[in-house]
Formats: sequence, C-alpha cells, structure tokens
Amino acid sequence: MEERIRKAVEEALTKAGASGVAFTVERPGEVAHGDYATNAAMAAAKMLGRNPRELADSLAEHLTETLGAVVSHVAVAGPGFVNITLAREAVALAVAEADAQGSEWGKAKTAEGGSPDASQSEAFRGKRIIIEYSNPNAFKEMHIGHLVGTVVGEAVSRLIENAGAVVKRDTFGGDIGPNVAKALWGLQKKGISEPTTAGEIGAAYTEGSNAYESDPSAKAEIDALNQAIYAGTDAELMGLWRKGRDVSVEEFRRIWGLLGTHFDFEFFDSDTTEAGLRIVRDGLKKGVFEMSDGAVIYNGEAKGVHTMVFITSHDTPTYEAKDIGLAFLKEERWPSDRSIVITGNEQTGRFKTVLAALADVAPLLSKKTVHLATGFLKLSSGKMSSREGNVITTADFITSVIERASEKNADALIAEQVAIGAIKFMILRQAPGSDIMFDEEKSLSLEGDSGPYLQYALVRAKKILAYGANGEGGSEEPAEAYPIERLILHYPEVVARAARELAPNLLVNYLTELAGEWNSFYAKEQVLGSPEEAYKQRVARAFADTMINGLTLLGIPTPERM
RNA sequence: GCCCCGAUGGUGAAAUGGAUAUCACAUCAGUCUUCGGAACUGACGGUCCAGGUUCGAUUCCUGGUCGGGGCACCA
Repeated sequence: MEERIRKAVEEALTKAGASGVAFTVERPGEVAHGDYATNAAMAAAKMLGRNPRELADSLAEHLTETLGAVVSHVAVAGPGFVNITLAREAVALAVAEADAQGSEWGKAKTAEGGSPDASQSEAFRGKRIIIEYSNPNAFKEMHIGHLVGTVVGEAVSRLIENAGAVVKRDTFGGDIGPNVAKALWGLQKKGISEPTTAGEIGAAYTEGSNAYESDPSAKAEIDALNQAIYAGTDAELMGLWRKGRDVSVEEFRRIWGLLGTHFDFEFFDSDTTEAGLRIVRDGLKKGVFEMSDGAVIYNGEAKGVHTMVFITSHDTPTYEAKDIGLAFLKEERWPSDRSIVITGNEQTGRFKTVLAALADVAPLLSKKTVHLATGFLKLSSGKMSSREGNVITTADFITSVIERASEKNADALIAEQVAIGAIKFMILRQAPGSDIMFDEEKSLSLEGDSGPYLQYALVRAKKILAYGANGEGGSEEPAEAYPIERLILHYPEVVARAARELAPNLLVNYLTELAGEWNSFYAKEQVLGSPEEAYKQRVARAFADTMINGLTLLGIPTPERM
C-alpha cells in the first residue's frame, strides 16, 4: 500500500517537473490525520521555488484520481502535508489479507508475488548475508553483556530472513590469549585436570586474573603459559585446554538454545591465528602495516582511526589480526554479499581500525562488512566487574527471571516463555547502540510496557478464537473501521523498515502500540455473541497473526496461555 | 591531551528535518472484572545551555556544560 502511494506521488512529482525529490510516505503521528501522509509537496516546493500549499493541492488531486476507490479522502493540511485516508473497503481488505496469509503475512514475497514492499526489500531479497554475534570467550562464563548481543543478533537475523535473504549465523569465540592462560593457570593451581562445569572454570579465571594483577611471579607464569598455548606443543597443557574449552562450549550451546538461537559456524580464535598472522605479515611487506618497537602496527592517523598493534613483539597475533583472519575465513567458508558483525559499542573504535586495515588488504571484504554496536546493559543496583568476580552471568540472570515468572505461572514451560519474552523485550525495545538500564524490580514486575504485556494481549485474542470456533455469530459489518484495523495494515511496512535499518526496536514499538490498541478494542467491544461477531473474529485473527509473526521475528515466545 | 557516543516529564525509553513531542513506570482520580484485570479510561508533568542553517530543529552545524566509552603489545 505504501508503495502504491509512493508510486503515485512520484508520478505527480514528475509531472510537476520535480522528479527525484526525496520525500516520505509514512503513518502520521495523529490517527486523525489519516492512514498515510507525505511531505512531498513541501520537499518539491523547495526545489521548484513554488508555493507548497498550491503544489499540495495539485498533488492531492492527482492522488485522488490515480488511487481511485482505495482512498476515501485526500486532504491538504498544515504547511503542505498531504494526508490520505483509506477507504473502509481498503482497510477491510488489508485485515482480510492478514487473516488469510497467516504466518506468511509480512514476509517478503518473491518478485512474481508482487509484494507492495518490493523495492524496499531489494537490499536483502535473495542476498547471502552472514551475521556474527554473541562471541563469548571460552574459559569465562557468558555474562549479561553477551546476552544483549545474542538477543539482538537473533532478532536481526530473523528480520533479514523475513526480508528475503539467505542468512548464516556465526559466532567468534575467544579460546586463546591471556585470558585463557589465566583460567588454565587457575585450574593448574587448584590441581583440576578434568574441569566439569563452567562455574569451576569461571572461578579459576577469577583466581588467575587476580594473581596476574597482584603477584609478579604468577604474572610471569601466566605469560609463559600464554606462549605455550600458542605454540601448542605441550600435550598435557593442550589436553587441559581442550577439555576446558569443550565444557565452556557445551554451556554456551545450552544458553543459546534457551535463547532460541543457534550458529551455522562456531569460529574460535585458534582457527584464525594462522591466517591472521599470514595476512598481516604479507601486508607488512606491502607497506600496509609497519614495525614499531618490535610490534606490527597499523598506523591509522591518516584515516582518522586509532593506531593499533596487530602482532605483538612476542610474535603473537592480537584480536585485531585475528579479526582480519576471520574475515577471510568467513569468505572462504561461505561467500556472502554482506557481512554484519554485532559487538558491544566499546569495540566501535577498534573495529574502525580493523576495517580500515582490511580495506587496504582486501577492499571488497571491508566494503561489504558492517559493524553494528549494541549498548551496555547497565545495572541500576551497581556495577559489574569481571576482575572482582561479581559479574552477573547470563545463566544466573535467566534463572532468576524464570523464578520470578514462576510466581504467576505454575507451568514451567510458560514461566520460561514469559521470562525469555521479558528479557528480550527489555533489550530489543531500545535503539541498538544505546545503553540499556536494567532495573531488576521494574523489569521483573512483568507489567506495563513489557514482553508479557504483548504475550498477554495475544493470549486473550487466542482465547476468543478458540471459543469462536464452535459458535455461529452475527454477520454485520461495522461501517467504521476499528482503530486496530488501521494499525494492522501497516505491519508489512514496519518489518521491512526494521530489517532495512537493522533496528528491531522499530518492530517492538509497533507491537507495543498494537497490543495496546487490541486491549482497548477488547475492553470496548464484545466479540462473541455480538451482531458483528464474524467480522470481529476476522479482526481478532488478523491481530493474532500480526502479533505472532512480529513476536516470532523478535524471537519472543508466544505462549498459549498465561 | 586526542577520538567516538550520549544528554527528552520524578524514573526508563520513542520520534528518515515535519503537524498539538509519543509510550510505560511512579503519583492522583476512575472502570469492578460478562470473550481472562499481567487489562481499560482520565489527570499531572518534559526536548542540557548559547548561537546558526531552514517555511519548520529533539533531529543538521558551531561553541559550551555534564556523563559514558576508546586511545599499541588484553579481549
């Protein structure tokens, strides 16, 4: 629908001699302003040097003609907005479409399908996209920072898939380097040769980390261990390393499963060191990198990025070199059209350096890579510090929310669905990149603007539909569309835009509004046994389809009851 | 010191340069629960400061104040 209007506006602009002007077609903030509004007249007036109101009048006339029966009226308002109100039948048609399409509602169609959002999905349709997120470090427990990336990554993946792309998910875990040495040192000190739980390894890491700071001889031992791990020749050490890594990865997979995500590729540091070293050394010969105090660095001054070390003076690769190696490894395993990497926003700076260096050794690889930063999860109750060992682990966090949800839900499965929904909503509601303030009391209250609010609205609709299946209801159709209908019809545009902008929060905002509108409808209108029962049931089904599809794209579970 | 990001009612957030700045929590006042109240209706209250660009600025530009992050051998 949006696309139809957009085309009609373009036609009119071309006729007026202002083709190519950028304009918007969107849902106006005020419902009273209609279903769609465009600022095209004002944009074109600037270019043509004409009066915006006059232009708007002629534009409105053109739209009334070309759109015909689809619109009920087109009005010029304010400084030159053109507001379009759809005809009752057009609204009903959109609702019927949502109803009929079920789980296909809002999905990008193939070209032949003639989706109204065709041009908007072009960025993804049929494209191969690889998306990296979560990136936990073996030998450390996943903390709630990883939780944010994991949740955002899965939602973005689903949105892009929905827009017609072929998506592969990958994660890049740390399994080598100083942090690992600290954990292994801790295990050795405790005489543990067969670590069995992630908690055990986490405690060993904390001990090693503390010793590294306070005890010079321990520091020397840990540094030596780090070198030995890179060398990989000490069989006993490598045996411990392998066992520890396996335990960590098992735990990661458990948590990923809980969060409804999985990875097509699980990469590790140790997979990329060789390629990273080779490519950086090669770049050194070509003058991309330079030597400085025995280390290989990338001098980013000219490009306005930080200068960083890629290979240390001990000849070990840093994370930066490994990232370069990873870019090549990904391309080798699954050639893609675009590569998206999601990390915390504290890594934005070093990512700029990595991409700048990559641009010098492999321009195409660098160009198709996008870095998406997620915000910090900040606790209102105090700070976390992994050094002090008081990090909140993802596993503990999820468990505590599930416990809270269990107070209202005897059924363990539903308690889990509600808890996961609450967590994901809290994270996804915000624009990616901005920090997330987490107030335990508020987030766990499961009321108001929250995941459970959306789930509850859906449960209510499902209940009506379940009853209604047996009943024979009235068949009158109301003359006026209900507000919820005018909201449902925008769903395909919202998901298309959320994918395009890699912004799940746009969909969250929409669904929150949708749930509110449904709850208002529910409070005001009786469905079963009313004269309009048949029609209202269609609306209920259209709402349920929209909510289910939207929540599913976000990775938020849709419980049957609550 | 240099670089990046942010600042919106009491609190947490929303708003491709658009219309009377949206939502939730909290507070206050109602609905008294027929298809499930984890709900609905209403009230209160806000764009950090000073300039600039524009028909029009929370949004863009300049300067300032405050906060967060990053800045070579950690990831």
